[in-house]
Amino acid sequence: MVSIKDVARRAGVSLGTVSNVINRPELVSAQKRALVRAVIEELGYVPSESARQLRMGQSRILGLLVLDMGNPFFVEVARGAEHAARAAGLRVMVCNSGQDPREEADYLSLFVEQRVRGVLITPADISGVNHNGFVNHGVPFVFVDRVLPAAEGCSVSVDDVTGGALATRHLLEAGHTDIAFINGPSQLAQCADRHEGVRRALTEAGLAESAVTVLRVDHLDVASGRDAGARLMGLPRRPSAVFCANDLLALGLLQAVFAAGLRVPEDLAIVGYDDIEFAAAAAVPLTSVRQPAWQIGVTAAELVIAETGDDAGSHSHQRVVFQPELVVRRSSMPGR
Amino acid sequence: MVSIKDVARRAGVSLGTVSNVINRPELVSAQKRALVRAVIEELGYVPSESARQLRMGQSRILGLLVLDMGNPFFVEVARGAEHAARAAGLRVMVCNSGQDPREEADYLSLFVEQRVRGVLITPADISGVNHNGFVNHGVPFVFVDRVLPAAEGCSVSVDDVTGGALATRHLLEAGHTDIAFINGPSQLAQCADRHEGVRRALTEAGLAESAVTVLRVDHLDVASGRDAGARLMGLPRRPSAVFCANDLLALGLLQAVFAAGLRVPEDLAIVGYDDIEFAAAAAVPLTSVRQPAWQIGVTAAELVIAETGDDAGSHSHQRVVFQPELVVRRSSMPGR
DNA sequence: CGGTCAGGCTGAAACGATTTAGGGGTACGC
DNA sequence: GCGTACCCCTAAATCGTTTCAGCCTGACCG
Repeated sequence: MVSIKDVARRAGVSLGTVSNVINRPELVSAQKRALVRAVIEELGYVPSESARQLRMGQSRILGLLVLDMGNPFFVEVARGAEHAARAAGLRVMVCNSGQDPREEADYLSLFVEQRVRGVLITPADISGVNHNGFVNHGVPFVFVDRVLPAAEGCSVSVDDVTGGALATRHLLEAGHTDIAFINGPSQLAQCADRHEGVRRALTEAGLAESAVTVLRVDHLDVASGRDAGARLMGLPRRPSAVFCANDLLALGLLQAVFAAGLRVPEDLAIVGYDDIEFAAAAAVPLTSVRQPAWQIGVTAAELVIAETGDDAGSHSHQRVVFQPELVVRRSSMPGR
Repeated sequence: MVSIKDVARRAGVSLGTVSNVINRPELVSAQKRALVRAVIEELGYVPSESARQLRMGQSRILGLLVLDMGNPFFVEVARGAEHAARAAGLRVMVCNSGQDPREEADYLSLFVEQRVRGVLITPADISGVNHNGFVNHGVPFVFVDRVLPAAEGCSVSVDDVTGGALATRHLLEAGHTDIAFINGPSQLAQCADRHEGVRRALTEAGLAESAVTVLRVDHLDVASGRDAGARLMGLPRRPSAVFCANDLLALGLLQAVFAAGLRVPEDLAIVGYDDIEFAAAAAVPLTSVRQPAWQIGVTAAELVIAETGDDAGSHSHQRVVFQPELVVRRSSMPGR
């Protein structure tokens, strides 16, 4: 593979000059600049990023570790992050932990190996063990979709407690008294918070926490939603409404409900979370709690970029919290 | 950041010994091995991938360039590729061209800068201009979802002509004589091939090519599907069935159809393509042409890995073509 | 005409790893 | 006692960049 040395030799100039043509062309006379550029073109020279990175000490890549690439919500977050990164001349390396803390640790160490400029992470593990190693290495990071004490680092999240309360309040107001909540593992901050929101709405309404049946699933995906749906059908007393911790679960539930021959919302009202694009196109359009996914990605990337920038000295950790919004569609409409 | 030199100094051994402990531990005495490992742990040393890569001349990363990360089909392909890569000790860097040849060129040059081990690409541009640069650099590549003359390189694809024919035949057999085809830009091989399949089915049935109304969209996403749906509603003579070049279009179309107060399949039958997970959960479960997405990703990664392996000399380019499969669901069921 | 200065270029020193030639030991056989 | 073989380790070369100190040249000024 052709290196900068080959270009220099062919053009009859020194290494340094070629490098300057590439990185600081204003330092080179127009004549040599043109000559070198022509040779680069001729030889098809492409600088080696690893050599540059080795010399510079840091890469031009941001690491993004998401819980589930199969969830359009995270795809949208990734898009936002890419957008902001591009504006700063950086790239994003997207990885998928699949909610597995071991995979998470694995990818985080990959990020350190790559000496990424910064990391955006939706933590799979509330314990924070994984992220400790990180702090030691001094890699700037931002927690996405999870609040963090401001002293430790930046975070961008959505108020999931409010989100959970919004959904639950909506179902209570529609007159449902027998509600189920299909939730993921409580290790996930999102799940814990949304559950807390459910409790809060119940308390407000003067109801006991036990008024809601909680079904737990291991993964927040469509298949788990179907499973939970099947379990739901088997309950001695079937609830009249279900709040799902995300839209994938809700879509899976929807399938199970139809398979059982029930109608939505007449026999069962459903509310999801995330408002992914497919929620509106579902068998019965899904009521959902919308999160500004793209905006979350953009903000997180901007924060981590700011932390690595020239004025990093003056950087103080921030905690950005967006507000969720209830989008009511047919799946929870009363009186039909 | 702590380097191998720091570890060597602290452990009182030479650089080479530390390197050997990491890469060829059997060459080092058990005693020093333990010592060095302890120091590595103590200092939190993580090898710099860029330094290693610079020395080794190639990275341990595969580049994957997809048309649209918002399409679950490609997410599944990426998952498959990651699976196969992991088995070979490699990572996958997933990038999104968004069907834009300029973005594509940009990412391909990124791949070369990174000196990736190999590239998997779903080309956005049929002209092949972008991929030429590639061949010159000698980076092994595999075309995904697009056939390639075997002389030029490997490819993994699905027989889209057959797929298009399957869908069309299905609609014809159900008695539809007035069919529309919502297709993407013909620069995309997938779109061109599926269209060819449509033509073939028409010919078989003794119909003229003009029996099918073709609506063209620029992007294969839900929003474009909605737009095309709106256009469809405005046609002087509304067709009784629509074949969409992918499921995202079909889902968007479905929304437009409902918004117009029509029923599926009674007023309009719909067939999609890809059989993404959301197709089964759609407003009306979508009939679709299934492609083995995961398998495509696995195969493509394995091919490119084989090409870069030790026995690369004996490698001859392969062309793997999977067969699609029609999955009939309610959206195209006749007689209801 | 000598001095100063700036512009444009060169050459060499890093960056952090891998790899290889070779150097001390120790054990063994003659 | 000497040669040989083997094991474990060290030291140095190398990968492809960027950057920095310094050199040369010509222009400008006094």
